[in-house]
Amino acid sequence: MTGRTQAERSDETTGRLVRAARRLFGARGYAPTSIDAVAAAAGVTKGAAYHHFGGKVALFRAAFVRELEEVSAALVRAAGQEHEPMEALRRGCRTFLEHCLDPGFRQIVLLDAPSVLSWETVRAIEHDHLLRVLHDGLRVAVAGGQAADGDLPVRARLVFGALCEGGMLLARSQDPAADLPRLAAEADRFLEALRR
Amino acid sequence: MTGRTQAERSDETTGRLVRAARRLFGARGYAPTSIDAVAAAAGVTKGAAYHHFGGKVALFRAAFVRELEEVSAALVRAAGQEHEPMEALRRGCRTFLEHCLDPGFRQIVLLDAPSVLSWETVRAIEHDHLLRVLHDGLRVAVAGGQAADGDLPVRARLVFGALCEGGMLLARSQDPAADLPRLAAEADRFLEALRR
DNA sequence: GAAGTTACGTACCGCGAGTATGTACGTCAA
DNA sequence: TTGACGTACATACTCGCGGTACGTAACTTC
Repeated sequence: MTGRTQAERSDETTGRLVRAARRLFGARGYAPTSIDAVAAAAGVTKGAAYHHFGGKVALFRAAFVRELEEVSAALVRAAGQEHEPMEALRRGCRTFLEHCLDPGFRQIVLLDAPSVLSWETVRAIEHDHLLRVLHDGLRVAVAGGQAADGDLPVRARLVFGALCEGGMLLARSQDPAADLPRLAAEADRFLEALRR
Repeated sequence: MTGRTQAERSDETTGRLVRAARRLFGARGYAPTSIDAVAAAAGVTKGAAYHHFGGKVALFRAAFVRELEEVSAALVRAAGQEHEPMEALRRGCRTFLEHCLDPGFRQIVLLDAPSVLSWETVRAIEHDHLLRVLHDGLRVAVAGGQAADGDLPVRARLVFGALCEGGMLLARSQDPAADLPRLAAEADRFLEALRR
């Protein structure tokens, strides 16, 4: 494993660490997962983890950011399929709910993140990914006259909160495929409330 | 401190422990708060804590339950003031948002509980307090014809999720008194969606 | 009032986060 | 090319904290 540049070595190691962190933090949760375990799963030692990350929290944060990047990309992709603003919003919300079926995503993003990172931190990172998308969708709908005006950042947050609860609810279901439509129907009812 | 019955001693000690747990867990968060610190704040030692509670999680759970008991009592009291079902719902939601101004409540109930206790546990306890109240309110409104029918347990959860996010948002505001009406206005918009 | 139970306090163990230090590899100037 | 320097780790250690074992004092029961 020699003859590579420093940057290549770093990227390789940090990549492996973040991937391992997502797997273990996602499967067992933050507290019961030791840094040694993450490092071992990444094929390195604790020293490497502490060299690249400030500590356990920083490593978790990296995993959290990666989760959000993925889901927001999926949201943008799904919403982009629709040209009607309110349809795009519905599609985006449904995509988010489907994404909540991933246990790792739930554990890291919905359960552990608010406790491990401060709420301010979580909010800032979520804003740069999920919330920005949702907020933009709402703004387009308002500008086009499909949705009533109001405090859009607040509205986006409320919708997001409802979706998170919905996601947990959906995951707990023993037949998510069957419950998703029922859940989506209730969620749509709230989105309909925004119609003018 | 002698001449008391065993039940009195137990009640005294557990009461002091739970009060101290609410203070410390609420102020510093779950992880950075040691059991020794809680016991010391309660005027006892770790042995007493482990005698009455199974462990740190069990102690936290007791504090969590206590928080929920208080807020649900406040909700019932506030909603009871109104006789119009939808008005009672609005009043209850607003009371919950006001309750979120308490930092300890936010830290324990909104931030740490889902991570420390399993989501199943949190859901079960919340159901016995907050959710039951909300669900009953919705049922009355539906029965009276003021709200549209649907999947009420799911609907209650979605509303609760939105309220939790709203509560955090409100707490972060530097002027909560001024922002509460704006937030309540957006929340009301979602409640209006339920009107038939 | 003696035996048994409950309510603690105290001393200890083990695990895991964080740190200090050593070492191999990559980088860059002369 | 080679020596000096910086970077990317590994290894060994410390220490705080959750949990446990055990001892003791207070209460209860017969």
